[in-house]
Amino acid sequence: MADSTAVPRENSPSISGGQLLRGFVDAFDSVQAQLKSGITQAVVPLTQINLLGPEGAGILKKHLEDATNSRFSLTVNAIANSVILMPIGPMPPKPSVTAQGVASAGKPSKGSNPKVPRPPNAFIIYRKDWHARVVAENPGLHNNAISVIIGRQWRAESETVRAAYTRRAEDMKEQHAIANPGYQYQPRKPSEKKKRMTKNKLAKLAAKAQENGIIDGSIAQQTLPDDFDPVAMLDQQLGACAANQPMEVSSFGNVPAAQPLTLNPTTEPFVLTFESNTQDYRGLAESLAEFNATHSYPNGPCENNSAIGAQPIANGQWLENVVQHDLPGVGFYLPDSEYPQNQDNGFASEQCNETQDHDPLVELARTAALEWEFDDFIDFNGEANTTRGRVDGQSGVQDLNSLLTQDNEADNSASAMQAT
DNA sequence: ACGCCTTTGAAGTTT
DNA sequence: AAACTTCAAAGGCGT
Repeated sequence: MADSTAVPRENSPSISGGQLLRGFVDAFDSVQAQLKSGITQAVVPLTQINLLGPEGAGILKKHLEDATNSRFSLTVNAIANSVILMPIGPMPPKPSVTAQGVASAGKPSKGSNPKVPRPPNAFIIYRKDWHARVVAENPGLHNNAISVIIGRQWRAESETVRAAYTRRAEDMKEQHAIANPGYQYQPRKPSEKKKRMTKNKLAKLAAKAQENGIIDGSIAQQTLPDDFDPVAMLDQQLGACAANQPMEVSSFGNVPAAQPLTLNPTTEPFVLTFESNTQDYRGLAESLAEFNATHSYPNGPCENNSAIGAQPIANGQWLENVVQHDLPGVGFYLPDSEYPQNQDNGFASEQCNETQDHDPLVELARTAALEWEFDDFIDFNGEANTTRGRVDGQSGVQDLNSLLTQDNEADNSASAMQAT
């Protein structure tokens, strides 16, 4: 059952102020370095975000927004086990600082070349953002295999992430239209498309097609139309044939194991609870209530509008609604009673490293438990209230800020705070 | 030097 | 209207 009443934590959090401070500075430095290098999004490992907790992640986002004068979204990528900080909408022009950092799309001054490339679609932007990372993780991997990996990752991505990229694509299309007035996409006709096809390759294709029963020899004896294009025909038919075959991605080499965003609904049913005592999050609470109303849970619907009980059956739909830390100060937790793995010690830190055989959503639930620990930690320095799962975002923010200014004394103050 | 390959999606073309 | 085609990015490979 989804009980949201106060239950005191048995264990004290295992994070010191020094660790927290260092984690925040490291994460912020990393994000800044990534963005300065021209990448349009910054990726922070989930482990680092776990250290910061929701408030810290919110502060990280806010510092980033202040530094760049742009809004950022903060989303979880379960497959990459990372949190992605991505600008929402176009980056504002900053001529006095880094004009070169603007995306290269639509640059008009390329000599006298009139060719204007198409604006990228959402997936192309996504692929560009992820290409370097996938290459780094899979050295020597062929680009085609990289496309397969990123394509699979894109399909497993939450609707929120894909929508964010769609917005970016729309923004870039608008900028493209402004930079190229009168531009219109003019694809060549198939007959105009250049073909590089040697006799040898054509023979191989024909042999393969005939072997698969796609065409037979009689086709050559038919009266052929003037625009008959055997190469295009073979391309198309072989392509269609290949599309029906299961793709053996593992044959591409060092490809990370597939981690589809699915959970078996019959195993490990749990309730993930969300609460906020801050009025700012009423909209989120309402959306969660809507989510509650349209989904079924093993323990019945949630009666509280400010709480969500989510059964992880729908490909990360709750990931979209809950685990996305778009709002600073939002906390969520996994009650021990609903999470058997936590019952021995009441704390999920040990299990959190065992990522090999677990579904990413389950792992995220564990990190959610970790974050709640952090919330608890924050609250101890503020009001000694701590209704279970209730997060006082404001006091958390203030505490972290004071930690940041206290610098070297953070460790001392942290040990004092850890007293339960 | 430049098309092909591989992915998704937008947009134009053909049926 | 549906089906089909090109082309955006990436970079190694083949011609």
